Amino acid sequence: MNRRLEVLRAIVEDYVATEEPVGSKSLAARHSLGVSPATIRNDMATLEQEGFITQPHTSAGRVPTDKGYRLFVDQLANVKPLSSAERRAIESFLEGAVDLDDVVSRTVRLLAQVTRQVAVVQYPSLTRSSVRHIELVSLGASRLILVLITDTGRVEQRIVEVNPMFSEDVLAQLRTRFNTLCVGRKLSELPDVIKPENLRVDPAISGAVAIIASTLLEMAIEQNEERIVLAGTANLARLGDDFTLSVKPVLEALEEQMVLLHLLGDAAESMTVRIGEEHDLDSLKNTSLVATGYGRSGDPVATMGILGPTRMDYPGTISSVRAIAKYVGRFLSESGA
Amino acid sequence: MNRRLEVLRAIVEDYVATEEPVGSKSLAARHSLGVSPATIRNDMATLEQEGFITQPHTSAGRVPTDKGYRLFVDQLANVKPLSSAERRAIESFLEGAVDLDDVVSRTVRLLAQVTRQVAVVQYPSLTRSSVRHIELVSLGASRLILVLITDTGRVEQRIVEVNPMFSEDVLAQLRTRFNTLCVGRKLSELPDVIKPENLRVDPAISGAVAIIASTLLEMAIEQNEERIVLAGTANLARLGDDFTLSVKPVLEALEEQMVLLHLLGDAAESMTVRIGEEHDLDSLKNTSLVATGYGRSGDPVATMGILGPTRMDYPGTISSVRAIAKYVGRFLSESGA
DNA sequence: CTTGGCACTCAGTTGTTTCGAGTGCCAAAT
DNA sequence: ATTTGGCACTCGAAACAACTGAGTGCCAAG
Repeated sequence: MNRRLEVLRAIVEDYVATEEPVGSKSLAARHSLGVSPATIRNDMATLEQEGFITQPHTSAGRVPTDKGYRLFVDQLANVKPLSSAERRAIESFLEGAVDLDDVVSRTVRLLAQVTRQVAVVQYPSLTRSSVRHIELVSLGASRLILVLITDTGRVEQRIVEVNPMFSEDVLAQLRTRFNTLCVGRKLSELPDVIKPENLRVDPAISGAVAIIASTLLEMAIEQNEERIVLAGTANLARLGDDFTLSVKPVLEALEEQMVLLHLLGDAAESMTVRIGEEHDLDSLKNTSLVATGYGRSGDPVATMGILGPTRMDYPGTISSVRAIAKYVGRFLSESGA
Repeated sequence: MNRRLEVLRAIVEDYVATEEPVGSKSLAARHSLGVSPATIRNDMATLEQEGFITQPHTSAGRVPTDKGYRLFVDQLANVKPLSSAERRAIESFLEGAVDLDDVVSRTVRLLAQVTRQVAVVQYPSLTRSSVRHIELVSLGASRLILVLITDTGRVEQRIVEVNPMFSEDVLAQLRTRFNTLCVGRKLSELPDVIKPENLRVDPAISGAVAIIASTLLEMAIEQNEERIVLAGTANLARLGDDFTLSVKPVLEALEEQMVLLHLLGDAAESMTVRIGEEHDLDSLKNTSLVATGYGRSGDPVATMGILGPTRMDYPGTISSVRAIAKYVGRFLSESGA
């Protein structure tokens, strides 16, 4: 029945706004549904039987269940366009970012500020980036620094022990060789191109070169190096007191890089909303994730999103996250190529 | 009087351990001070008059004031040597760090874990580092990437617009020129060496070179780029419920990079303990900072420390922070030169 | 200076009562 | 077949009262 859904929407909206279980009477008052509280009670009873709402205790109003939120998000939420003020805020916030670190850290703070939730931004994934340049710099007698620059702007470096050090000439040769082999390739392809037969060098230095090659491969594929940044954890404290109790496990979960990766991992492509029980992790059972991929025009290189209580303003949050992701994507495209 | 101080120490220790105001009777029971509760009450009255302890309410035990903690830290705290288990944990935790980012992020997590407080680690300060290498890489028609590597392992990069792009030859010349000028210099000295008269180049490209030079200077002195990382914010939630109320402002303060810089700024050199009211910021009035500089053998390049409630185990925390700073300093020296 | 004794204070706990928003159900109305 | 008003009922939250006991300050004696 159509009105029942209307009632569900009203419940979700009111509950999100007031943070209190909503009863039939106040519902009828605040939303002009054109029916009496008694009718609403009947609808509520049905909705409860169907598992979309529940009562905290017998003599209280109703609260949406995770299933209720899910229905709301999937079918009832109408998009909330950003105000032009918000739009301008986004643009000005990212303006003047000088490098990738800067872009990412500004983005995550922006997300946290706009949504007033905990924001999570993943650095452009290494495996989905391409090599822009490889640099070898001698650090003296026995060390050199290996720098890998990707087309997404990431710069990774490692110190490599090389004993004895190559001459500058050899170093230049190696630099050229590695760049010729790798530039333009996806990092995930590197294992295919960096092979002994492609690196044919003087046997006297082949050992050292092999070390460089393997370090490079390590950098390219190391899952571990998918970096993630957080902001807005202070927003966790703002949440209702009932929620305060669960702040600790959530914060702990958030400090585990692996958890975050896992969290964002599946959300790679388009807008994803994961609500409460839908999470794998128990400690996130009463939080929701709103995440989306971002990257150069439709080709996502990483994921960003926010984490908040299941009781959140989904329409507003979704459009904020979407807008910011889109804008950052454009920004990367412009400064990237 | 000597016994009075002994009483203060006992109060601090008990209060830190139990989290509850400590009364004269239980004090006499737990510590064999050889005097009766009544005597202790007299001492307590004096200590209270002198402002070292206070009563939450009339019929409660005593709690140390900030001034009390200060006295305790300055005169009464006897060093707590680390257990060999802790020592081993520290060493194994840092082993296998591949680059500076890795060292810093491992350190901050280690600090948080060992002290069970919020840990703060500043990246080796740019202004106190020296230039190890400068790299210029062309990114195509009109952009190049400028990479600055310091002797502390930091790698900073910026995209620079250059129109039209130099030839590879010119680029190589510039690279050599900049490196000759800068390598080995403190970053703080760069403004003195990067001057037009030292960069004499073909007037046709002098404009572009000037842009590169100014970008480099910007990187070298930009206060803003002093990076700081946090860990263990979950530990804030663990703290007493009274403290929970103040979690939000503290977290908010911690998310302000500027606040953190300011916080660590003055603590640059040796071990610093700042207790409660001694902070400038109101939101940190019931937290204490335990921080110390770290770096290559006695020459601090940055600061690290922890932030916790004023009610903390100062002796234990101080020795943990000191040990970790020392170890990281050694680690940087070894992998640095 | 220390100690035991003693009256006093007051936060926290527990128990009781009241209050009211909200419910389910039913019979009447549409 | 649905909607509506009426009504008895439920039960958490808030307000209130009484009790308990750790801890205090003070004083007179050791």
